[in-house]
Amino acid sequence: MVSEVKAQLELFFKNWFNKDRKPRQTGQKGLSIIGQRNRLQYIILGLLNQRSQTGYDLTKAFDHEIGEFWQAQHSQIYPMLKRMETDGEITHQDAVTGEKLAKKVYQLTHKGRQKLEAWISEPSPELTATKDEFILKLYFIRSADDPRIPAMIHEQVTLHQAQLDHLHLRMATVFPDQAAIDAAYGHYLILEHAIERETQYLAWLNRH
Amino acid sequence: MVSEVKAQLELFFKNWFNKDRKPRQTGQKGLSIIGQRNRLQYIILGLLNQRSQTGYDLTKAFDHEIGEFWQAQHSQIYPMLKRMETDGEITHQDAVTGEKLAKKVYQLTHKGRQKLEAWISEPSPELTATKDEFILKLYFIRSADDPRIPAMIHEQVTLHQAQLDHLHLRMATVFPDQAAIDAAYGHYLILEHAIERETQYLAWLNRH
DNA sequence: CGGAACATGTAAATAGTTACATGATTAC
DNA sequence: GTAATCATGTAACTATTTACATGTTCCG
Repeated sequence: MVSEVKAQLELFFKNWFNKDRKPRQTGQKGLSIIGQRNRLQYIILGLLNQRSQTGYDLTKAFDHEIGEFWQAQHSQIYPMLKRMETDGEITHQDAVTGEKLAKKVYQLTHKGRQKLEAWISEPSPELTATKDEFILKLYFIRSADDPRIPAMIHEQVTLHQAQLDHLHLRMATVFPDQAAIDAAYGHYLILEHAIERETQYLAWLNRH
Repeated sequence: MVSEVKAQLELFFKNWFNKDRKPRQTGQKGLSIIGQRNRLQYIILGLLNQRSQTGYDLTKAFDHEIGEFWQAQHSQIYPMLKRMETDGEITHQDAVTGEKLAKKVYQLTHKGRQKLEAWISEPSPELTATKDEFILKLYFIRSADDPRIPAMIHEQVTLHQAQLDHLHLRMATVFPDQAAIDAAYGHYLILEHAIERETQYLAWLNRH
């Protein structure tokens, strides 16, 4: 019975799942060009579409704005910017802060904007696994009355409560009124979503 | 934001946080030995602690049992098993299915079991970002009345409803009574958690 | 006898993390 | 003047994915 539904699901997703996978070039001299999905480039495109900014600014965005839903370090971002500029999706202007602190302000090209729109318009049929180390540890503790469980739960409550407090504070700060919400609706949505997710997580924790 | 909370928590978990990170060997001939966390090995230890099994069995476990919270392909698992055996954390017996289909049944060593217990007992202070491509796309659509939104939401409702149905079915199948729950409490917990997570996600989707 | 599932590996690439490195500016 | 933050990069590694590769067993 389980396998039936699983088969159903696989049928449902299969069309999307192997979607824009590039076929490996066999034979000949050229090395095979395959690829993981490289979602980072699209996220960078999306961020640059909101406003032109530097690699440093982008790095911060992965902490503040969208850190709940994607993360990247500057050591991944700078090379990616270079690559995207080579590919003609973005360009940059040199700017200077103060007397001589050089920085590069990146912006979308027409090609980049098209690529972003294409990405947004294509389906998102992937349920990415949420890598949750704590949940896995619980899973490996088979017994319901293992003496370690209370302390582990309590640690997670502290962690997620801190996170939730932080999110609430940000919501109140960034979106004090309807006008602010309308001005950055996408940001509002993901913040709301993050808050509800943490709230549910905490409720579940507190029940155990 | 995640890093802000992490900074807070580093105060609490200072001793643990950078725990078993090997210092880079500077100078001399030796190449530097650093490392990411390698959680996969712990998960394999946890799975093998439940019962001895083959790499193939482990691969399936990442689909069925714990796929919501971690994923790994067989091409990652087989080399890891080899490495863990070299490290003395697991051993294997050769077995044969039918006439000559060779397989390797892995099991924990004492060292492996100790390593597993140590991992479970140490804190889990990391809030891993949930990589959600759909949420990011919503974020990049700044306008609340972009014409693409309804179809995007509908697609996600279909996706998450299918997932939720599947989880409910698995819950009913695997845990028909309290005895079954007691026998695999950890499994019950993570299934319950996954169901609640999907339920909340769907509720949020349906509100928009 | 044919296709799905069992079973195990390697090859080749990309993705992502941690550390190394350097220098300028701002705010106290 | 000093510490935090601004700003950009590279080096070296580990993690993860996709594809290549092969053979067996079970079930209908």
